[in-house]
Amino acid sequence: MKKGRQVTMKEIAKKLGVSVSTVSRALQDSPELHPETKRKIAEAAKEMNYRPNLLAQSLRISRSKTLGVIVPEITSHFFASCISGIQDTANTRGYNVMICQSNERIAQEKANIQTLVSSQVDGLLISLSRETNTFEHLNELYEREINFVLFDRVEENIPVSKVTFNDAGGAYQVVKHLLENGFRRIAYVSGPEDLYISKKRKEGYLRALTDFGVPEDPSLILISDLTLEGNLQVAQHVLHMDPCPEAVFCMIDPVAVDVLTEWKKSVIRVPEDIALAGFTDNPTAAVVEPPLTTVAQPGYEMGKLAVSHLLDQLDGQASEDPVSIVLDTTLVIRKSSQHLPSKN
Amino acid sequence: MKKGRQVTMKEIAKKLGVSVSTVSRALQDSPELHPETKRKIAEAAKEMNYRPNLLAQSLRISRSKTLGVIVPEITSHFFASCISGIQDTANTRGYNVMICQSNERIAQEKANIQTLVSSQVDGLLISLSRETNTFEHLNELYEREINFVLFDRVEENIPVSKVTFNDAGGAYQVVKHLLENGFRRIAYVSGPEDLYISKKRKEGYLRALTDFGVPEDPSLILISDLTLEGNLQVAQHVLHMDPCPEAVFCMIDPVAVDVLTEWKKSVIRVPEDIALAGFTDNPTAAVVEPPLTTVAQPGYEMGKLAVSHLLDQLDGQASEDPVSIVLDTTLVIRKSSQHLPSKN
DNA sequence: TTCGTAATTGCAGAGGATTACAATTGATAA
DNA sequence: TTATCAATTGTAATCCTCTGCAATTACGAA
Repeated sequence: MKKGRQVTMKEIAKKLGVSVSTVSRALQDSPELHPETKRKIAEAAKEMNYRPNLLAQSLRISRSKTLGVIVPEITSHFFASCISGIQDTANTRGYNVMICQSNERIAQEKANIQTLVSSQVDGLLISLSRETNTFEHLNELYEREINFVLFDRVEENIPVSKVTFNDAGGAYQVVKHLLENGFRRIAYVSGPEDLYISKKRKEGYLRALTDFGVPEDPSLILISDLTLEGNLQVAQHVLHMDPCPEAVFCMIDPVAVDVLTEWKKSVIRVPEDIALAGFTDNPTAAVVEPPLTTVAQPGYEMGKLAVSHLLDQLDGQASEDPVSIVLDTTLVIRKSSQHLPSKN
Repeated sequence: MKKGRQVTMKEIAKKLGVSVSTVSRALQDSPELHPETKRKIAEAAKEMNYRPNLLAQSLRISRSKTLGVIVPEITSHFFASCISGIQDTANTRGYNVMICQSNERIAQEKANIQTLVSSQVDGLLISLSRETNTFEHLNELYEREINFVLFDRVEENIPVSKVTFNDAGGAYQVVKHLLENGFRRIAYVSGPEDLYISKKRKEGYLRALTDFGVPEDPSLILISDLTLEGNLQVAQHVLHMDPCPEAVFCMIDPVAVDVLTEWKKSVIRVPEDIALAGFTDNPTAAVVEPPLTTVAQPGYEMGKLAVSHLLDQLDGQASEDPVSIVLDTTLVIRKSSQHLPSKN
């Protein structure tokens, strides 16, 4: 397979004995061209299977009609949903999308930004890596006046638009639900403490406790590094706590699933001995046994909204001032939080 | 946020009083330039935060160093894994990736191809949509001498390289496992019959039966359209079959999971009353109750291999002749196929 | 001193498309 | 008949970078 040559406007022009600019205008359906000329050119273009060279076009008009997306990892169902929403919306608005994953590393995140900027994307959608705790690279983007929007994993002190979930609210919802089911000793399994969502969800957890008059107990706040090992450690730790918590709220579903799996090897039963809840509503949450109570956050919608806002910004349809869009989450009650023995 | 202007070579040239071509050569570390000149230019470039304009570069050298990827849907864990493998490998080899999803529709697939070709990608990696049963768009690519590689969902009659799993072999593995566990009446739940994987996995299923001297029974071959409804219909159908199959092998995990969930509402128990197996080893397979026996197909590896081959082709390192790379699958035995009552 | 050669650097065209401006044509009005 | 204007098309510059070739400079050799 040799490299195929593309038909260019020049070739159409030569074939028809007109100038390249005429071809250009014809293909743009310019009103100042003779209809018959336009017709002939359109015909020839079709026949020769002409396709505009987007690179040349972008270079000329200084707009690539391409957006860059950086997510921590594509294989996460949540981020895949975001990407899906971004793609669909961007495409219908005439934009392409280049996707990168940071693999949760700040170095990769920076490299991705460089590449995408070099590729002349018109704007960026970024969800920060787990490692990202310094923000010069984002400030640089801001100073270079490159449009970008942060979503889900954001940093609040960057003066750009952000789309997030009401993480605190979602955590509040689920902890409130646990409290209403009669649980009092509720543990919170957090991720690394500097993560945006760790903080926000802890906020909601604490607020719910306060609202229900349950005193905060630091020993009930556990931290996992979100690896399988970390999650299993937490699971073991809970088993050996005395007194054992009545319910455990995990910051994200995968932690809850790992914990649940580990507990199954012991005598502890969910929800009979201990209730469990997660956050995200991953596909796995619905199918584990017992099904996991969790908080649904529609990634597709988030992607859609983030990209819509970015495009509005690019089109000048959105205000110059950064806005913060906060999406609501939905509590999904399943069996893992239903205290059957004492209730039925 | 106004649109930021990028530093160009022209500006570096002006600042240093040299020509643009000198700057260009300096940044390429050309040996014919005076070292001191190179040093000064490199310094200025760094100071001015120069980034090459990849669009202009690509236009000039007629290579975009970008690959296009088309998958049926990004939110599928398997395809997300493929993408991840593609990304990582492409990046380390200096290529960017543009990802599109066809949403399982052929029209979208065609549109994606158009866009990516217009964007001057150097090559394409395509996994066909469920709807794709005509192939002119692929033949056109071939005739236009555009490099592309098909993966996972391929069409055999296109003369390009393909990367697939040994689908028939994987199905054989799992059905053989069921047969060895003593099951004889084994049903196969297929997807739409013109799907590549439907055919291949059926092949393996039938071959295993033959090898074990079990006659083929057409009533044991069921077809789902792979929607939730379709899967539930199949689940119900199996419940009402008389005699009931002893084991059910589903073409893909999601079908098995849906079927399992539906059966849980009935009196039927897995694996006590009926064994169940899937294919793909989705994350859900490991966490359902009982855990699902399935066939693991490493998507990350597939992506890696597919893109490696494409890049070798682009670099002229691979032969011109299309090759067919077949990856082996791994049988993952879990509880859903363990006939506990009769065995223990 | 003069010439040849090597070392450096600049000029200009190309890659494909867009667009302000100029040029051509034909027709209408005076 | 000629000036004028509209309609149509072409010319050339531009976007940014790369690169073949020409030009310049300097230096040692004759």
